[in-house]
Amino acid sequence: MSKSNNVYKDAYNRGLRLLDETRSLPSEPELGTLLGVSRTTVRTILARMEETGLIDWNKRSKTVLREPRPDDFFPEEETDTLAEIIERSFMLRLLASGAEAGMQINELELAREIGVGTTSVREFLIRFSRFGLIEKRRNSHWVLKGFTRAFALELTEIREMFELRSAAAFAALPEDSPVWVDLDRLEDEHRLLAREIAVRFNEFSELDERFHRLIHRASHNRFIVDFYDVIAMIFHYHYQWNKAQERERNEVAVQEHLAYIAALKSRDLAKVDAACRKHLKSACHTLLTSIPEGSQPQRA
Amino acid sequence: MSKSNNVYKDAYNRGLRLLDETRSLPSEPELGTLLGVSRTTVRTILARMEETGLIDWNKRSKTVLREPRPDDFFPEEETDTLAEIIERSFMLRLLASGAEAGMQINELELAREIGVGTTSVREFLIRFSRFGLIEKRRNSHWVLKGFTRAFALELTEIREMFELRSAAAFAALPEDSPVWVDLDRLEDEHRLLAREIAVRFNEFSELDERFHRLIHRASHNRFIVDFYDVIAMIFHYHYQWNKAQERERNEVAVQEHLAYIAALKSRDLAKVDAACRKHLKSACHTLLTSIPEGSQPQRA
DNA sequence: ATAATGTCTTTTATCGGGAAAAAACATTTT
DNA sequence: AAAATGTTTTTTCCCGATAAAAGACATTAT
Repeated sequence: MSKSNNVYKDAYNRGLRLLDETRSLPSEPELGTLLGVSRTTVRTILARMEETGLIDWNKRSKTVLREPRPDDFFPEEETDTLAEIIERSFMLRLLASGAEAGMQINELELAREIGVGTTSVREFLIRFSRFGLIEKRRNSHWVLKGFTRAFALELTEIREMFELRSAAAFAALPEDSPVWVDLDRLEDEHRLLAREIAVRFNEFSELDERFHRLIHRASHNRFIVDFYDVIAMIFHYHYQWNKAQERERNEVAVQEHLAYIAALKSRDLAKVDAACRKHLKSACHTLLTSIPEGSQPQRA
Repeated sequence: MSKSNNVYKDAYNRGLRLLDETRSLPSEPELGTLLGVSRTTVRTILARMEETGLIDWNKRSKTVLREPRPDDFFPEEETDTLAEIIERSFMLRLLASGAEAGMQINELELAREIGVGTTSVREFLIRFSRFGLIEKRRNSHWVLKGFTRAFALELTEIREMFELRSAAAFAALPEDSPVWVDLDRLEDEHRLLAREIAVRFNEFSELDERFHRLIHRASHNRFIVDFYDVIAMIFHYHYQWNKAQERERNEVAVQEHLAYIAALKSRDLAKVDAACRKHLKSACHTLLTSIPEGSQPQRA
């Protein structure tokens, strides 16, 4: 079967949302930029839209004929990339079952279980290895290092180093830097979320990532910026996994962010340092509570 | 052709060196541990050794019949892993020709040029991406970020953070920790090298890596330890590329290492900090001199 | 002449297959 | 019975092939 057409399906679904906004669609290159795909894919999309009677397509004219119905959309699960599918399966295994540290990972078994080729699994494992949770034995299998306390502490140590430095760099940015506008906008979003925290608490995770990424970017260091991928991945699954006191935790975190933002705006380095440390400390604490006590650091 | 038998060839060559030491060889499992390969490979090796009249092999008895000759060895280039071959080709391209930042990398072209399959090139690029020199455009090509001044500075920034912290952790290690013995041994090697620097200056690079890795290990943080891979890779190619004043540079570095070692032994954190900073500063300076002035940081 | 569309080519993503190497199991030797 | 050797199975590594997607070139419309 070679390659799935998830790029097309995902772009098609997003394309459907453009239909009810205007009575006719823009040019092919424009649609390409809008959807983030090549013109080849745009044309495949348009062809199907015509086929299903959504639009009338003749060269430059692309007239919308009707509103898209729910059944016009491709099912969500068909729009995921293979990498996403594999990652989800893998993380489920890692977090759910008794994934002991030291356990060996079998490419073939994983591939069969998920129903994909070994190449994709191999590529995933290589990409995933930078998160520090698995390790390769030279021309042999992969070894699971486990989502342990030690891991969480090591991750936090680096995160603190990087974020303190980034935050300091952020606070030192000139008045006219565009980041202050971004920060203001984020502050507003935080206030809004704080007000409606009772019902919208699950929206925090996304806001959290945007906020921290903005700060890390101020470091102007690719290694710091890239390291946030590790944190984001861990917290992404952590949020999905540990739902205990989610509302309370997020409520606290939002307030910490607001204090952190205020500190940044004050440009007082001592305040920034304190606010950052405080927030990271509670983030680390939350992370630690979701790790089973049994997971102890292993010896090499 | 599928998979090359470089593991066997490399282990065979190393196995030849065991022949002149003893009149008979140990058991198969023992040989496996010694050479770091499976028993399957050991048996392939023994089979060939018998075939070429090097040993007489009958079950447990493996008697050495003659000393290995130069032509018994497999050629060096056949013992490299594909990953090594690809990395070398790629780095040569990156450092040699006008590898402009922003240039796009073509998997197919690279594979054809090196004479390997695309899968291996893809896997290499994924592994290599963590060094921060290339970047992937979602379902499209890779982009070269370039070996620029900005890269060297960002690398150095992280290196300094990590090494200062590791060095401090090192100095705080208890008297009976085995690292002090390792450090003593390294100090001896440094003194020896210092005495014969005129002829052995090219042996410094290997000693340098061992020294810094020892220090980084004291951090007990996988992200810090793993980051040294980035530094090691960069300096490995840097040493091969920039031969200007190699002797002088290494002579200075050896002395800096000795001062650094003395500081660690004194356990005086201020001294450690100063010695570490001084050494890293000159290492960074050396690295910068090998980067062409034209390579300026690019805007996204 | 610029920017779109139409068509063709190249590259990426993924699979299945096969040889090398590892690992597991069975049998023999000390 | 512990550890080696002999044999078989499984897994990893890597290639070539193919569909999806991107990109390049040619043509047409404003």
